Amino acid sequence: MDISVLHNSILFKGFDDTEISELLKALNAAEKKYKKGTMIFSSGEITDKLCFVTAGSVTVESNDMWGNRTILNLVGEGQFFAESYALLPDVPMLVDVCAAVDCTVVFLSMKSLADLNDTIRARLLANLLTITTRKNLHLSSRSFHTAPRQVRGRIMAYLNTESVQKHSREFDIHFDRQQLADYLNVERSVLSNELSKMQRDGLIRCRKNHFEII
Amino acid sequence: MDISVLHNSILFKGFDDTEISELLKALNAAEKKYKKGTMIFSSGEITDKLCFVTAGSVTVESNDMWGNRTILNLVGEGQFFAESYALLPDVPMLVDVCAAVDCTVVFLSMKSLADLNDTIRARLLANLLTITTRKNLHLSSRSFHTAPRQVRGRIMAYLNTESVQKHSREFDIHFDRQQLADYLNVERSVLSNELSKMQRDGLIRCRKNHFEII
DNA sequence: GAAAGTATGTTGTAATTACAACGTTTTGGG
DNA sequence: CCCAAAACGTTGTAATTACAACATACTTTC
Repeated sequence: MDISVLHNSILFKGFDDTEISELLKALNAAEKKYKKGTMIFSSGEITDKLCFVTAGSVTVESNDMWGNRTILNLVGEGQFFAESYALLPDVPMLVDVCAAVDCTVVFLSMKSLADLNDTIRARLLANLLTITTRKNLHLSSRSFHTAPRQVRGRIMAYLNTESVQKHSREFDIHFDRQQLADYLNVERSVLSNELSKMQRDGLIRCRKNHFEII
Repeated sequence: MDISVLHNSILFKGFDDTEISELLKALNAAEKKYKKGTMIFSSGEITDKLCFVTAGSVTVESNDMWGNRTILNLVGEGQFFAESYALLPDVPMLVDVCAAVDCTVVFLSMKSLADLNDTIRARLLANLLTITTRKNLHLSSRSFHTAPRQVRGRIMAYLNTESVQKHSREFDIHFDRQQLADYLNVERSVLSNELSKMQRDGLIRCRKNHFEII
């Protein structure tokens, strides 16, 4: 098994090669290869496996009963999936996971966490906690930014957060228009239009990625 | 300090009274009372304190530069706030927290986590991880359910999840119409209307909280 | 520095949603 | 059982958004 990818992951941050090897053994690490298109998990399943993509990529998707398919996430090399389900072993998966291309996945048993010695376990849990907390903050922010019904409200919510984060009324954002539109769940053209109106109304000034709140 | 409320919290699940007392000391637990309307945290601040409401309630709110106030969360007795910020000590708060009524808050230093013995620390981290992971799943679901631009899409996304969770095409939901509308971020009347149309189109059958996917 | 490609801004129309107003059904006391 | 209150469904209109089509500006490459 190629542990170099694992070594650079946030999960094993602070662990050296020897410790990682021991951890892999203790967590019953199992490597498995999948052909493109193969289903790795399907909704309704229960798992305690934290999954790590060591090669290729997988899609997390929702396939509903009316035949609609929505890709929720593309998980590439060095990234995880199914963390939430692994850590909440009583919750059935609400999504499907498929191999986007030929890929290799390492499965780590979270049930086996209990068998680890307390020091190692605490360090691993701390890393996991950082990962989930960061994701949490991210999801909360987006939820807040997309909560207003109108485009202007969403823009203002977003810009205010950026301004607080950057400690300034003037700042650059890392989204281009299309990305910002997708993030705020609005049309790109409508977003551009509303930004223009907001400038005319004297609320903001902006040019490309640079914004100023007035 | 009244630890009975703390004792019943998810954070201290599995800990007995003695352990909780020791933990409180180790985490530099500090109790503080606030008059209604007082600001407890304001956006931009940094904190490593996990905050627990032992009496009264607080509001987590966003107050933007244009004077808009949005209440994001009402945190009552026995509940936490600022967990994410406490666990990510480099991230400045993006929200304000105010005393909704006269209240008492216990602050626990997460920086002091490192000083705990490994066994206790691992148990506490495991509890924290359960809390954040559960919240995570919840936020992800909502994000998915409100992603479709149209009302019908949101309803279908939501009903599909419920159906998978309940392992059946027929199930009850725990939202009434107004709550479901708020959750999906649509108008109640538009929701009612769309549900009717979906029944006419033969996609679902529903009556009050009971739904059937066809 | 011209050409091609990409990102952004603008506008008009069709489609969707918000909102208010009102009728109907359900629920919970008395 | 009746009444009042709450929850739910329906409808019409005003407001907003989606979408397409096109104009403009900026970037990259040769």
